Amino acid sequence: MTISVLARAGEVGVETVRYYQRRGLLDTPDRPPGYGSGGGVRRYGEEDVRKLRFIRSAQAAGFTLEQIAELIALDSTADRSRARALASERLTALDGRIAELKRARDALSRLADECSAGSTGPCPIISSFESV
Amino acid sequence: MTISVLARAGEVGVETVRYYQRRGLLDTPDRPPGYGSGGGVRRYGEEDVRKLRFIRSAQAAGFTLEQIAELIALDSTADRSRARALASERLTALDGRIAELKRARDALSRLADECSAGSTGPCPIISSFESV
DNA sequence: GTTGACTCCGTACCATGGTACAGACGCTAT
DNA sequence: ATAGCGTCTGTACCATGGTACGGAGTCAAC
Repeated sequence: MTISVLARAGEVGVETVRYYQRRGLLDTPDRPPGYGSGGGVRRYGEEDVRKLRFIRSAQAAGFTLEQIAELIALDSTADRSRARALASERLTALDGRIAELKRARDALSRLADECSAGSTGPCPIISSFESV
Repeated sequence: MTISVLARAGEVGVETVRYYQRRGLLDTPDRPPGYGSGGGVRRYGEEDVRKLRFIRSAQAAGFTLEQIAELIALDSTADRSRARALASERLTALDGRIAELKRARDALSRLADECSAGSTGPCPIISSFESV
């Protein structure tokens, strides 16, 4: 698999793959012996696709790329307590964030209601968030 | 109220208030006539505190500063349909994001479980997200 | 054996949302 | 009237997560 195939499989751009390599999230395989200077084209495997997909999921969970790099490194070690710590810390943050988004959701839905109810004058945009 | 009092009331830094002014989210009141060049110190009111708090809430709801600027402008107009459109568009995005965070939450909680269950070998960090 | 698509590498640039000065001036208490 | 804290303005810098590009090399197909 070349880098562009890997990128398509992970639904990211080629430049993003290279960026993740620079950040240490993905390996940079050796270039096979080539005829000119530097060698041939690097090849990637399913493992790289799995990692790439993991990166997207972990980002969606709110991990930073730095934390994701650590998680990937941790994946092949036996440091269970560190993995647990990262997971439960993020779990707490995630619960808070979910609650916050739900409050915001309610405020927005109230606003949308109030905005469609009457038909004259401004909607109370600013005040509709006052309880959030 | 001076800018630092306003900033404290909104739980942001003074520089952040100025930044919001540059971005057009907050008004920059006139400097009162002063003795030297440029005049005296600008004063702020409760209205500014309300706006500042609104900005924080709207950010929590995932609006960008640019959208927030529009919302604030809209608050004093009668363009109900635009306000409704912004609200319901964000509502949809918010619902998607909340669902995504819940999936991530479940994956993380599974991971934390699996990581504390056994006690030897690595935790399946990468694979625990495979369904997310 | 050349064309054309892709790769590699380094470096530069971007958007978003701030944060940090420096240097001049304002205000208040002593 | 002067010390000391705050304000004002402009400009520079920061972190995060990418995105773009030039120039050289690779490789497959024709």
